[in-house]
Amino acid sequence: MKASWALTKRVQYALVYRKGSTFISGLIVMKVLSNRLDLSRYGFSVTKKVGNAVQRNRLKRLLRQIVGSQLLKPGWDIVFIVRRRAVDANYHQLEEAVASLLSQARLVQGNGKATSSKIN
RNA sequence: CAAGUAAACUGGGUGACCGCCCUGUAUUUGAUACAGGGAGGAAAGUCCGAGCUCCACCGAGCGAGGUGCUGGGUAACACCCAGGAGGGGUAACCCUACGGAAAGUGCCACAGAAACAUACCGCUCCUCGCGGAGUAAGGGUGAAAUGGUGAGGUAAGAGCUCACCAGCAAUCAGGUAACUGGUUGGCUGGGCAAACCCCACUUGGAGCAAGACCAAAUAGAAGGGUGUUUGAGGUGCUCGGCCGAUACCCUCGGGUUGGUCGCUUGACCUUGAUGGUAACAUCAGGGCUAGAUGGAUGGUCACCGCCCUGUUUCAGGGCACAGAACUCGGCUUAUAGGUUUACUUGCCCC
RNA sequence: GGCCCCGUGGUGUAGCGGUUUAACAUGCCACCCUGUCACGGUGGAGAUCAGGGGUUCGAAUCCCCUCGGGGUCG
Repeated sequence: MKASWALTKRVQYALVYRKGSTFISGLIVMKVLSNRLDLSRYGFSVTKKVGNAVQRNRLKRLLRQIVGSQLLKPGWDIVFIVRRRAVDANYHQLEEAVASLLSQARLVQGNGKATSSKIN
């Protein structure tokens, strides 16, 4: 279950970085690449420039919560790169940023989070 | 009441909803349901010390480190406890790499006459003077200048003599010891060992990405060097024992990027008793307290608590340092606020 | 997670086995040379020696702690 949505290997990240298309907001940079599978996978990149281990871990937990609650179209590998200003953001600001980036890239399936949360 | 010293503890709480990881049970093997558990005092820095694993193993010497007042504690330590000495503070109390400079070598810039063996200006005597002799009181240089103060003494002076203090040696007493106190003696002759070094004690090397197993995959008769009782290689070097032969080392090329164990019962936590000034030890009872693998321990909302700002109906903002990765014992560093205990000094009242 | 290395002008490096001058190259600025630029020549500025503490009469150098940067592993 877990392996279905997680990007694990460094090679996968490098492929998305090199060939993927980019969407930018003030808090997050998103890179997307088609993987030709019937599911979508995602991962997070939080560098040491962002903050100490506590702050980085908190951001990864928040993003995992947010992205897990969105209903994604299948067939894409997505990498979220956290920018330094995101340390001061709260949950709602990050949620807004992720939602707008996903809609820009047209990766959201259907309409409404009610169905998604019901399935999960 | 104010200022301070030392030690110990804590480091937001409650509820609702939605999630993550592990263990157990049941259905049964796809997963679901229920129950239980789920970050810290520093988890950090990786500065020391150990356990554990591999280097096949054992011994001796050399080399290279580490520690450094004394006694004790400990698995061990550079840690802790107690004591001594020196220094700081009115005091409570705090700090200290605190062995050896008559084993040897080296260094001590500039200034100064002189920096480890000496006399520049001086002072006194002989002497017209030049010069010679005695001396180290005073001046000056320096971080440091040949014990300090006072009295006697003298040509002038000087431990030359005496008293006290500091220091050295011997001896006596106390103490396990570091050391302290007394007596006597001769009266003394610099610093640096976090410079080399000497002395005492001590250290083999690497690290859980150690290491063991299962499964999968591919291409080694590839090239070079060394060697088979004339002995390669065997984790600093040398020697000895021992092991030892399609063996070892280097280069080039190829495959895999999965899983299981190690992985949490341990020098463990806690309560009581006993011994000890204490660190700590022993005995008896009770307890099980995180184990991830792109890496769990979270999110939203409401109320309460604390702090700040406006102002006192209330409103807004904030709530330290920081996240386990084989496991322990320490050290060091970061840390908003709060609580408790003991003690010191000052002021006021009785 | 473990184990190592480094930190000196803007940049890249030296630094005497402690005491006196922090040196060199390049870059920067000014002047000379040239009709102009470059090259060349002359002069000058520019360093909390990563930060703090200790040893010492004296520390870039010796010792300890902290900070920052980099490398490596089956």
